[in-house]
Amino acid sequence: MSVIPKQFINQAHELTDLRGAIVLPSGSQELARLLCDAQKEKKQLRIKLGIDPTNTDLHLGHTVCLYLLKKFIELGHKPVLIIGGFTAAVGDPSGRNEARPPLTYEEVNENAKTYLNQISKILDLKKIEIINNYDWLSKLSSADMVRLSQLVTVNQLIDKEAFGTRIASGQPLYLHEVLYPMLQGYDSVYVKADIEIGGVDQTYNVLFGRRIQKHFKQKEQLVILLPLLIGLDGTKKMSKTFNNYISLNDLPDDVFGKAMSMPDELIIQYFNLVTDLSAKEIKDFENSLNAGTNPKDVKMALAHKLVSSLYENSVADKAKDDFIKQFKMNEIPDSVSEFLLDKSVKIIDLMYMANMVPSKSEAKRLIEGGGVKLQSSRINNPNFLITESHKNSILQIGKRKFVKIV
RNA sequence: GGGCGGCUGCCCGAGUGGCCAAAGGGGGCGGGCUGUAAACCCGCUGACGCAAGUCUUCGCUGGUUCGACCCCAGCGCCGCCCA
Repeated sequence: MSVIPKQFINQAHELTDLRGAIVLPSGSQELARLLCDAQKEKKQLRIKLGIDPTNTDLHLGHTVCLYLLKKFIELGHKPVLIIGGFTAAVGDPSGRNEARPPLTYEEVNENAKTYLNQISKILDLKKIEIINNYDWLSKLSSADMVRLSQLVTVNQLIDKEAFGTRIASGQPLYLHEVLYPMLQGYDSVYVKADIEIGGVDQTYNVLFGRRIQKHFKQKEQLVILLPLLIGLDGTKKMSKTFNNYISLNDLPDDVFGKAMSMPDELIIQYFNLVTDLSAKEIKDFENSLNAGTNPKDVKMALAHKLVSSLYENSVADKAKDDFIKQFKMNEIPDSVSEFLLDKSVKIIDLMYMANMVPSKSEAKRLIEGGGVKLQSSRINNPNFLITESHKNSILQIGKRKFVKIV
């Protein structure tokens, strides 16, 4: 084996090691070689990423892989985005201790549209190949399926932790769930992937692609496993169920505000995983933190970056201004949602009607707990009447919720 | 198929006839302090109602009782043991 030029070693290192990613089978030097060979042969590497459109709302945690793809695009390679039109309906059993309720193909298609829409905020869709695995997986014959199944032993499947646990605990494990890794592994063959990227929770599935490629006498893909993004609470992975996420659909001020609320320890990780800054730029931030810069200022840079990647740069500037106004100077942000007042109502009713609280009881609690202000003065009476005279006033609930009465 | 144990609010978990919307903890929310961080302190944490109070909630369905989360019966699910 020839020596790999330093340039490629560095590229591979920045792509994977700095992100905390794992490269299988044997580490980032393997990737360096692949990058080097590709350049020698003037060939674009095909980088597979499979996504299953199982819901409608993406959050930052889902973008970790997208940012890596972006880096590969910069290096001139070809991301192949596989929409799991078929596999989503099957349901990935990874990390689940119960079967996923099945989705219809119609639901999956609907979701897929919103996914692409959101993904386009981060990646230029024109630079990637987008295909739907329904197109080929739905055409496999039962003979094909049986032949593919011959690559899998039940023993191997039971080895997989999620399956083993379910079997051991007497939870139902359906046959179709077991087929999932096989189907998505076949995708790798179909798209001739050189590399597949996925979250560490996808380890089993992604490695399965190698096995199937081998069977089809294809060069086995290199596997890059990215760490899961820790959520805003600083402890659990980002997820809707833990309510520690930033949605790609969040409003600019919310993205900024939520980002500012994350623990300091997360800052660098976020730069690494969910921004497209260069390794050098990130290193500069890290050095500056170590040198004693107030983490708040670095976090602001991060928050700004996150907003600007989802919206225009000017929007991010404004989100930052709003934030500073709101929390430094204790002023009210410029852009707040409005509530149309057509007759006098009690404040708790207004809060409920404006969807700021889930129930009137909650509104009452908030008021009694001192969390509600009208034009900056605290309201203590849940029965306070909002009338015509309050038009153009700002109602504030907690630190971050505002409504303008119009 | 048999025996035993369990199923309580977002989660864990106490309760074992009225004083139970249900202890305690976690989480969450609000307030204070701050950098909307961490740490710490305080408050709140089923719904409706101005309130008195009413309604829903302790696996499900019926029953006993003036009254049940608590007693009885049947069912369902989970765990351990036996076949």
